[in-house]
Amino acid sequence: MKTVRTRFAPSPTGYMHIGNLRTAIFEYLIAKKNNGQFILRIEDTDQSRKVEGAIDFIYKTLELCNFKIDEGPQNEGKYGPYIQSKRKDIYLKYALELVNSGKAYYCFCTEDDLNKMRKEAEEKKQAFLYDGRCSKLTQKEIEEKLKRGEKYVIRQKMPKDGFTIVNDLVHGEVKIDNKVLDDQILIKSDGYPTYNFANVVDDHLMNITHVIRGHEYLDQTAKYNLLYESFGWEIPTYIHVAMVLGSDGTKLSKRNGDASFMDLYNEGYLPEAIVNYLVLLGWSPKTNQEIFSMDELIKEFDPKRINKSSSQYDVKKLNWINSHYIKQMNDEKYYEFVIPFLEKKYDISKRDINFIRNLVKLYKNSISKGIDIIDEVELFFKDEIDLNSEEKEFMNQDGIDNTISIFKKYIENINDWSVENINTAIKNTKNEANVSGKMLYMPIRIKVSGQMHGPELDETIYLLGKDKILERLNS
RNA sequence: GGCCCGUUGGUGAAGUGGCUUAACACACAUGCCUUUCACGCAUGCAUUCACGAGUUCGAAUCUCGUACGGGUCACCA
Repeated sequence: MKTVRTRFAPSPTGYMHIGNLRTAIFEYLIAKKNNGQFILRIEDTDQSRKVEGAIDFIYKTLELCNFKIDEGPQNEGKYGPYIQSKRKDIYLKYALELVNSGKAYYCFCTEDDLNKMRKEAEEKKQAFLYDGRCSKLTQKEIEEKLKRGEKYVIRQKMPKDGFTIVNDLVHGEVKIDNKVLDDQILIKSDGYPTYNFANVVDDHLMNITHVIRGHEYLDQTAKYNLLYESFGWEIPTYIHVAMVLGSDGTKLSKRNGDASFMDLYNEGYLPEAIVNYLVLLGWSPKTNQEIFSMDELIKEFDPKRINKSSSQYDVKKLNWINSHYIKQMNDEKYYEFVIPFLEKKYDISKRDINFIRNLVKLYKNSISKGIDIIDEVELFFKDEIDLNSEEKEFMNQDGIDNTISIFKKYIENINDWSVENINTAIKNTKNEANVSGKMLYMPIRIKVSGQMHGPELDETIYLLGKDKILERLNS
């Protein structure tokens, strides 16, 4: 049996949204499930869209997601190069082979010619199809034009009738009428291949067995199959996956910031959580399991269970999965994860490391992503506390001032600053002020933290420190 | 406009002709726990699978039609 090989083939734009990543995940899982290889190929046949550093960016992203790239531009295997612009000469050879066998032809039409044809089609309200006029050129005419140095492209010659069957693992058989197939360009006038042509040639040359791609390519696949047939090559298994839509049900766009993997990562979503979430978007396992390690995914993934319809990206579920992964971390790992976010806003270089450790631990169960820590710990870093109207109203009730001043007295008397002694102070306040429950804890909480909600009061007071507490009790 | 794909709750979805009075999870609501929020726990949340016909003893599941949504029709990928 043939070794399973899949490929992730992005354009080097320096940006990866969630939909692209999900495709990569599916490709990776199919390869690894079958003990196969996962290949990275850079599709940069459009020279105008190249972005510097994009390849590093792609490697970084895949590395963060813990994907092992078996072959790619930075770790070439025996099918290189893995960057299409470096393979330029290969494609022309194959295109000419097709010309010789009558499956493709030179076309000398200029952009103006084409625009004219396109306009006519538009007026007739028809889909634009190149009329194939250059396929009628005689050998002599072609040679003369070539000799004169006229610019040309090479187009694939489509059959005029019949239909082409496309087999897709999730969609089944799709019949495409050959009449709607355009004599697509294989080689552009700058000598570079088009995406569609380079794709077919490279997938064959690199022995790719499974092609996973967006369902917007489904229509094009007939042309691919015709190409494979013309060459006498084996057609790969196709899997066309539906789109990932934004939370509003519309297409993800670059403007939609949270649709980008890097943006999510920078907000403190863990790559394994993102991968876990994305694999569940458009795919479901046989069981009810929702949290998957990479090894489990490799074991469980079955491409036949990929959904046909598109799905919406839902941050809330991502939050849930991410918080699950955060809770699972051990304290050391969690600390290292959360500190960079803390440092984005607060200068903690002069703070006691144990203070920071305990502080951050207090919130381990309540943050759903790294960046949440910033707002959560604010009360420990700001000097002034502002009360909102609800809090002020609470503090205006009878007896509150009395409770506070009694509490202050006990706090002042603490010599050994410990959680235990703080609790004793609270207990003493309860007895002396003769208040309990909410009327006891809430005034203290609001006075020392400026908030009605927060983590354990004793821990909070302990971490704030005696000086800070007294300062706030006095204000 | 032609062609292609899709349509189960707010979201992800299970379901492949009778074990479905449609799983499970997120979200939401309520209750319990708790000094508060969160965590955790418990309960509730689609009389119905876009709609209409048909096939069948029986349909979310099969067929056809309609509607709606998306995709595609580049010397972009």
